[in-house]
Amino acid sequence: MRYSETLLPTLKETPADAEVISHQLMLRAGFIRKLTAGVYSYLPLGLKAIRKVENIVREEMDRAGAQELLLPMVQPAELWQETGRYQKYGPELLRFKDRHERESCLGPTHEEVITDLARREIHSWRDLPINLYQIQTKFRDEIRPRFGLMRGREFIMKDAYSFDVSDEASLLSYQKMFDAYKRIFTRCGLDFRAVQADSGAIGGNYSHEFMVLAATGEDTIVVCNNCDYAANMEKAEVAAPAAGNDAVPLALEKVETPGKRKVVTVCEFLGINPQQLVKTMVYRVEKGDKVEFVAVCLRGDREVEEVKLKNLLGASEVELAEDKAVFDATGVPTGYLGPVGIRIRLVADQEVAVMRNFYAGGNEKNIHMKNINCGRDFTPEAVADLRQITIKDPCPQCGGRLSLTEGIEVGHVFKLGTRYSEAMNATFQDSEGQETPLVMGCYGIGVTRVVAAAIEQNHDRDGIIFPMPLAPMQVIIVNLDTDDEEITGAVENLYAELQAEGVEVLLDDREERPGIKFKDADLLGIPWRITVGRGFKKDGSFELRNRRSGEVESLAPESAARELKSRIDSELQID
RNA sequence: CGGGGAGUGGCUCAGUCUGGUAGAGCACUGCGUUCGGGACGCAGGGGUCGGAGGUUCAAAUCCUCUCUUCCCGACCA
Repeated sequence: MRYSETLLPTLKETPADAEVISHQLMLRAGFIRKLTAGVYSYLPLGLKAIRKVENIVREEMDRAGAQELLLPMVQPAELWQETGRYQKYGPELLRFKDRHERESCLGPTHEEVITDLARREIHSWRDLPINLYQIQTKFRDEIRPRFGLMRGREFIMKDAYSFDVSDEASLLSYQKMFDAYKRIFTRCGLDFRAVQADSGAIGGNYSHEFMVLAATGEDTIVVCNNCDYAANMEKAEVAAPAAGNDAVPLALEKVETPGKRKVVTVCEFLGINPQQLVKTMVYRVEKGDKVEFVAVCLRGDREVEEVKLKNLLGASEVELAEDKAVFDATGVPTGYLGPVGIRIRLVADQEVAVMRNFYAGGNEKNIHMKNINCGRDFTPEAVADLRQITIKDPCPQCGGRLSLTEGIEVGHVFKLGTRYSEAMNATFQDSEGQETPLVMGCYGIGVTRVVAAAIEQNHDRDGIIFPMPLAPMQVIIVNLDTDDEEITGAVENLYAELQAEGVEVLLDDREERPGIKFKDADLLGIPWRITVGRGFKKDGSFELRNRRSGEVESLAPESAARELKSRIDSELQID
């Protein structure tokens, strides 16, 4: 590939509307250009990086026994109506009518389409298991596209769907995908973790997210410093607290706390610490079209984890209620709410159940209570893990120390069960002749996001530093004097030799000054740079430079191509 | 959808407060000098100042409406 003939419009300055580093660098390196909000054109070099990811994904999916197909992007509304998602999916699903006024939509995902295919074509247990995948452009009309390729509306995704005869078999398929994903992200040269994810109403540990660790990540994840435990913050279980102390329950008492409403002010006033206080938060809970208010009790220094609350209540939405709504529902002003005698549904964090003789609001203005004990003075409808985990908590798996990091979600594996197959009547005959719904799993990888994540994780002030497996080009040859026949001759030879070795090489044959060529080479992030110029004139050698380490060495022209080929091969080696 | 910015040549921005008929740097074209980390000189090309309406002798600048875009919150690969 000759630079002079390639559309590779690098930018010296950073476009003003790019915030995160991967977005800035991809624009500057001439990989992408924005067409409209969240929609990008992939220019030649950007596309090459994307293809690298696609090929790794393809190889590993095939290795895991999955089969590639390609499903339509335009989908009929009827399919989505069958599963109820046409209503449920919301405005993120881009809908439109065709010329015959038929309701249609652009596929944000393909469960419906694949299930439709399966119900038509899979009839017997002999056809199973089967795993089908595609690499395709998806469209989701995101509320707020941002960060370039990290959260576009249009993006390339690999999605796979497994079909099995039973839950146990489905779990096997899930495990296979889990393993394949680990190989994929390892091969991409990424620092990542597989984390337990919120699996919503289905429950169980049948959903994992693959997170690339990077400061710009949109999710917070909890990782154990000791074992392999990793979980999405929302999902991270807090270990059950040790049984409470055996303090003798004291008599319940009211205390006056005029004007003291916040945890800190109450504690200061009463001379206690927040660990002795229980706070009561009122949530507005939506369940379908029903709305009610539910109180949540937890220790004064803890925070509610709304996802846990949502799952516990089976709610579609939970939101902290406004002061006025709280008063209307409970008859108590915020700040004085407590578990004893509260008028609305009450749930408690597990920690509250083991606290002894604690303080809480008295459900009366300017009054708190002391010596409260769960079970004696009040009984919550449910006691569960409802709070956010903190780094002070022990690892739920091994008791080790936890830490928090930011992550970019690049993959998600999910066990679907029979949700779609039942809704769409996708069944097969088992070995007994019974008509049985297919057991499904789905597995996604954000291909374009992987490229962005790789750049987030691999860059310096000069530009991108591609890991070899994702590099759009493996070597860049810089011809420092295109007018010098000797140099150009040597460069052309090397270019031909490298290509003959199967090395992907970009030849910078532009009539530009050296500084410009070096800056562009660094910006593009190509792992190896060979410079032919002054040094070659002096002693007939090429200069080889490693983009990541900056190390420079000289190469003899006769062996340069072979030497590079073997280095590249070793960098692509998979164990 | 709520909150906060920003729209002036391909890019980064000045000019807007205090109206007077559009500017810099980079990029681009030509010539010359340069040539190992984003050179220099000279000469050029390129702008409906996001759009519509209004105020005014006069609008990038003031007023109204509107569109786009970026950032912060709820969704997700």
